[in-house]
Amino acid sequence: MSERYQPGEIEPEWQRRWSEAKLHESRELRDRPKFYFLDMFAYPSGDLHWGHLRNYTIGDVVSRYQMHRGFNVMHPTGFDAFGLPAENAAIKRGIHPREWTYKNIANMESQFRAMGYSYDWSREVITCDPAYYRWNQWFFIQFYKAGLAYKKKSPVNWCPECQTALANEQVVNAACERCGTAVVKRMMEQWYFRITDYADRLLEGHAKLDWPEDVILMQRNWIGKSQGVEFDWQIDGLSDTLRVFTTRPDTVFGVTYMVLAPEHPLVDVLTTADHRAEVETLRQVVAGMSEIDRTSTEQEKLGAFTGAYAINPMNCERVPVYIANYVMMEYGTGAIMAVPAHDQRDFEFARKYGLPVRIVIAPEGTDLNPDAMTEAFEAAGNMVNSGTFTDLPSEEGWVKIAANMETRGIGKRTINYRLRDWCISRQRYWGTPIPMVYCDTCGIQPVPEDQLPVLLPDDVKFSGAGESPLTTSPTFMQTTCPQCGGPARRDADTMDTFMDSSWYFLRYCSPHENQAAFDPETVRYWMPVDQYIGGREHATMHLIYARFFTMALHDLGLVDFNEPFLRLFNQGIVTAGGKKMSKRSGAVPPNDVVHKYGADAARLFILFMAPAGERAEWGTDPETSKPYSVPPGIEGIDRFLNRLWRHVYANRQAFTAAWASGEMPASARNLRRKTHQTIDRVTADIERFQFNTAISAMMELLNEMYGYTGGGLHVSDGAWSEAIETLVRLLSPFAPHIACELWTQLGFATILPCAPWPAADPAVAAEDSLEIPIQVNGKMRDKLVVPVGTDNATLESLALASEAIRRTIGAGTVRKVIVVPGKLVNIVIG
RNA sequence: GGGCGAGUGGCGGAAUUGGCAGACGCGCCAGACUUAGGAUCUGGUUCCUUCCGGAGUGGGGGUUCGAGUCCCCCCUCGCCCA
Repeated sequence: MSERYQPGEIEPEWQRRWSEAKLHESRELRDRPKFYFLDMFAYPSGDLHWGHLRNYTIGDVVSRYQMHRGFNVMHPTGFDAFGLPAENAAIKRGIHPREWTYKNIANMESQFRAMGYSYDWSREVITCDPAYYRWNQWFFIQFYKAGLAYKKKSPVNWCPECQTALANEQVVNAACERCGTAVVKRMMEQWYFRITDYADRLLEGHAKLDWPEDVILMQRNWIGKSQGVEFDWQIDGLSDTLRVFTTRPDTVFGVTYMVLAPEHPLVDVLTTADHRAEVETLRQVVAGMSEIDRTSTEQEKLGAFTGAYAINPMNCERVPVYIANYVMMEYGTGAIMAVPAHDQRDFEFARKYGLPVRIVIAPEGTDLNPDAMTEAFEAAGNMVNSGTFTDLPSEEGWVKIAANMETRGIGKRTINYRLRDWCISRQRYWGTPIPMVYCDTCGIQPVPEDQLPVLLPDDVKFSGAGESPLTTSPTFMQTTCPQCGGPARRDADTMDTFMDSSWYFLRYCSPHENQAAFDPETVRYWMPVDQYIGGREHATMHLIYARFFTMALHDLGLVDFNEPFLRLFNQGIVTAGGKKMSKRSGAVPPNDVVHKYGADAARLFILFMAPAGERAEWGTDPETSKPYSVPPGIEGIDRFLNRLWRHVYANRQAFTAAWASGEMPASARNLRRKTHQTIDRVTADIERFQFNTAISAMMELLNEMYGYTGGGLHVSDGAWSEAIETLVRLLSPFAPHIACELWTQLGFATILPCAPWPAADPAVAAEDSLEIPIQVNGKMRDKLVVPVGTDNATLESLALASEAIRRTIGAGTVRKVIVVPGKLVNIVIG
């Protein structure tokens, strides 16, 4: 055994041995319970940074821990390899996106391997590999055949500078994330998946999931289910009817005007000649506004009168019809009834355009004055000015008015969702080509399945402007119709990359399968994922898409479960100078820390910094004002590992695999107690994702061992042997290289990651005496050391007999003595 | 503006159920060893103090024998939705 701890020597050696033993290559073993551990795979941006490493280190501790506990663990990884940055690199530096991506993957793989993670690399999945994306195309076609994929013309986020459509996530503060130009809406033909058909199942499924409450809440809000009523209005002097959606039918008698979305198809029909110019001007202005601006409560309300009037079916009143920026074509029916007294947006609009405000809901016990109101009254109350519904509580009126509309056949109760169908099309190159063909004779045709994959062509120009880059490839665009054999053209768009991450967890089960997307048998064995770990930022995108995708596959008969991820944990973000560490804001790669202190120290440090679920501040170097390349706090971890190494080196002759029991000195008994308490603490801390306190518990045990061996050790000291063996085992999931090395140096022939997790003996862990604080009026004044199980009466009399307590009480009268068994004594004096 | 979360020493953080505030680590101070120390080991380290004690978990109030923890109001920061 080397006298010095040299991570640079032992870490590569152990990584080699694990790999040689195929230790982490999982198989479908029927005799052991399976545990599918998944962490969200990385985008190959160039380097791993500490934000990634936090996630993956947590994951590795959990995986290795479950392996020690006897589970058949699958712990795969791969790369989410399609996406915009590769294309930007191509535009900026003239490198092909594929070349850029694979170069980054090679670099990040070596960074992953240097960390000693227990990944099963034989299952690696890279989504830009045609062997993977071919199945995206296959799924797309299945969805198309099942009516789940459809094409629709709808407004998309359009960047006028880049001349391309952007996904929602590429729009930051209403501007293009690449060039900063304000994003506008533009009508385009795009492919959509019918995720809204699954809105209720996505909501109901939450009950089965052991997920953080806030993620479930975010998904609920994102789906945004609301109960409401749709009903028809006659337009004065026209035969057309106007259908509106409202969540507040109880306020229908307070309608003083109506609003259509500027894009509403009826706008052209009902605008009168003398208002056409005004309406057209507003439509131009609104077309240039982003959705975020339009729906913002801070945005000034803009409107124009169409000249038309509509008839309120409840009271036959004639109200003016406006168009306004704050009504969206995509929400409800694109038309609303405006009730300024009871809706804040309507209120602001009415005040600006001088429209009347009519109170129809009165708060309990007070009257509202429509002229004096400064904001809408949106709460429930009693109905007033509402015909036969007057005096009803508004909740009751809601139901009665809805029923009235239904009986009269002019409306119906409906459920509206905030969730929109999932737009799949991207005007991008570096993604999965959409496997559809357009024939002038036969229309839209899916590519026959035996012709998949539709490969990305190489003869493409990356100009950064214009339509989809694929349109610049003649070899790609021109094809033949699978139906009639005549000339046809391909879809020029590629798929949203969230498609890739919606089923990669299925691919890991049988990554080399080439007859199908996955082998149903192995998927049945491994799925669903037992523990998933990733960032909270994926709550409403990836995690909803993947759940929808799994439900859709279930309905297609491809899998027999609905929920892909049973348990979810969100690790906190890593910040540097308060800002989230990311590629854009000065990400720190692990290389310097690993080079100087080793992977084990890097792993322990990132876990020790903060509780796993909370933000962790990496720190900035005061000299350079940049994030530390090597933070000073890692010294503590390095000292701990060195102390451990030296301790084993100095005392290794005393090790015996046979532990003493029975008679032993008090010091040995105390060490054994600490050992078994540490087992309990570390185990509980892993289970509750508190890795920072698990590490402190191990540090405490080592400190205790330093005290124990202070006077020198005898050969074959059982208590010490038990302590060191236990510590090495507990450390194994956290710092596997040093743990494996020390395990071997202690003389064990087995390979540590296969060894069972230690079990605490409650009798050994139990304290035999307790320190009981004695308070006077809630302030600690003395302490008693008593045997465990001392009864309350004894505690009380011992407390009252204490010198310090008698002095504190002085001339006061003891009013009450509270004895909490095993905890404390509180003497109340007056 | 609404929802969720957080605020504890010089710093990162600890405190299963309302029961000794500050575990563990960084930094700092002292001692030991040493030709030497940016190594190692040992001890100390919330603040104030007249050394008796007093104050103290963002601020203010409350419940309780007892509050970092529970309740109400306010301030600050983060995330999500607007």
